[in-house]
Amino acid sequence: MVGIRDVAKTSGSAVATVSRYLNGQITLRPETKKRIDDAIAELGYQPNVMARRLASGSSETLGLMTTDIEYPFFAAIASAAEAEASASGYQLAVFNSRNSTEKELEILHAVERRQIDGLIVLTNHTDTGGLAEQITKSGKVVLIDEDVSGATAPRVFADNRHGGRLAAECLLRHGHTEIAFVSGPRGMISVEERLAGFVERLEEDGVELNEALIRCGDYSEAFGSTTLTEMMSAGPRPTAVFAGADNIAVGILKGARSAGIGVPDDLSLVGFDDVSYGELLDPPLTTIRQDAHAFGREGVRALLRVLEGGSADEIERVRVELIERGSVAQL
Amino acid sequence: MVGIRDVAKTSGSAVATVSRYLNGQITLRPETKKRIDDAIAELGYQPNVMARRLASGSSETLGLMTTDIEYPFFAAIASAAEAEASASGYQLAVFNSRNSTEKELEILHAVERRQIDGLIVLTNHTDTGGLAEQITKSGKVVLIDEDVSGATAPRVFADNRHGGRLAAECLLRHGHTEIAFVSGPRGMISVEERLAGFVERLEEDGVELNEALIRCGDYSEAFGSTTLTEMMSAGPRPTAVFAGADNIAVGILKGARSAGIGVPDDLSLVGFDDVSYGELLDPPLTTIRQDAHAFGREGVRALLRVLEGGSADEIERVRVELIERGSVAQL
DNA sequence: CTGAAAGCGCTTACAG
DNA sequence: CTGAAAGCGCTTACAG
Repeated sequence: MVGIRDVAKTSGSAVATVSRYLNGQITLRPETKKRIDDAIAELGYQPNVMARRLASGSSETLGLMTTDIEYPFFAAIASAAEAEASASGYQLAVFNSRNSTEKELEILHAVERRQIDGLIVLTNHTDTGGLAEQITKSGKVVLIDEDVSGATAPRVFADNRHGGRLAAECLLRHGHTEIAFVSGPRGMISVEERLAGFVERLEEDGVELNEALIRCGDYSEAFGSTTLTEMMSAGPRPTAVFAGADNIAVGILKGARSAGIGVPDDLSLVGFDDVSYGELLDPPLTTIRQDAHAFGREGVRALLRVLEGGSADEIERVRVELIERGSVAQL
Repeated sequence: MVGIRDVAKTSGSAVATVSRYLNGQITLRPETKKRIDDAIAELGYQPNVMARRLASGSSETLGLMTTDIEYPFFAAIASAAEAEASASGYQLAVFNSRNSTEKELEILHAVERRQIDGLIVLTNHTDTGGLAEQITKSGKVVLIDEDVSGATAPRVFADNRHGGRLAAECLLRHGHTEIAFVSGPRGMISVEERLAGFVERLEEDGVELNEALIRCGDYSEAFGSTTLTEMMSAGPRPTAVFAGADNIAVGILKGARSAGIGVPDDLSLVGFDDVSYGELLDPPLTTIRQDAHAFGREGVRALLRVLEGGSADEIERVRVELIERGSVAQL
């Protein structure tokens, strides 16, 4: 193994000089620089990253925890997070929690063990048993997309309330007043805020959301599918649905297809997220776009800021917008 | 900072004992075990992973390089790779090459710098300028999905030839003989093998593939779209297309839609990959499924094997299967 | 099992 | 800039 002392020896300079030069903490005069560069080339020296990490106290690694990186929205976040981390000299390690609190706690432990410098956390449930304490204690976490209530950490959320308003506006504009809201579990910030904005905008036009048409279950295709079937067989029947996520919307689409209900002719549909395949659906899905890349990018930036001692109670909002395609029809 | 020597001191045992106990290299008698466990709990000791890594010479990290982890097929690979790595005590770092050879070489360098123990490489081009040498030199790489010719490394590929045969069989069974092949660049193993199997099966039924209907460009939606438009305006017109990837198939679908060509009524279509949204398309896409999870899982296993000194010229094939949905019609 | 210590290969004060 | 060295917190022979 050729180490930094070998470079120092053959270049005739000090270990400290070589180290500082390689880390850009010093500017050498040309001759010294050349001697060191030559020695590095001659010896084929490669700095040992692990040694640097131990000595400097940084793992040069950031973590990203999602339920499963395979989901398109999370994959897009990971891609942007990797780019941003890499631009700042960090590598990105990904962790799948499979929506298990136990696994989440285990992943959070990686911070304490110095396996990663900090962690971007994306949870998908309200029952957080101990998560909040761990997060606050570590001080090296940022929360994105969903909240862990009670935790002290910077947050990057979508502008959910505005998204709810946009969905309501679109449906109202097309003449709908009998509207269902199908979404994930009550208590999640994405559900509550979107619903609040939705109701708020509806009420501005004097439209009341029927309690029986608020269906909160979980963020899954299956839930969308079964809920649609239920809703269309028992009254009151809506003329439009606002789905809290595109995968729920897909479930609704499938359920409608098998029930012989035409979208958008018999039922209008607005989703949330704007996953990549939304425009390929039949009909192409009208939806509220969240900028997944912004979550990844801003998540990493917020994490880097808090690691440098920045404030932990920032809350940033990622903008949303209405993408009109073909799943909403005039009533 | 509480270190292992503090645990040794308060538990009244030796540093070596604590270390070996924590790493499971030793079984202690109950009293000793309890004293150490108590000390760890009392002090809130957390082993410093970076120190362990330096001393033991393993970064406990595996890398996965794709052009962009955001693509569904790669995201699925990453998910399975993370699960498999995690089960073996490794973390998974992801790297996006953006299809740049320069970036690929930089990522490969992480192995030399001991930043990662090994790397799973997924490239997407034939021009490999220097990649093969780097890979062979490192000896800590496995190639998945696509080849880097000339490199010495274990490989995990799809059974592309068989996939080509399955596609041909499906189309022949539906009476098609004027068939186009639209795929990525010539020279890529996925293209050549799929084409070879396709042609082979066609010829078994006495069907000749028209040279003018072999269109190799790149693995993109745009290429599928423009190629379809070209092909349908100039003769000879095919009655079916075998697309080398689902994203190309999506491009063909879009192109057909805007040209007023009905799929499958006017044109049958078979894809390759089976990305998650294939069944949501209109019509649902008939395709050759590659098991993305198998790539991730087997890639990690092959990497772990080669890191333990295993042979570097294994080549493993991931099975493929025909998924019949709605994009192929009887002629 | 214990105890004392070398070693992993860096970074970083420190005195010059 | 140099030189010599402590320190990061582990693992791992080694002698007992």
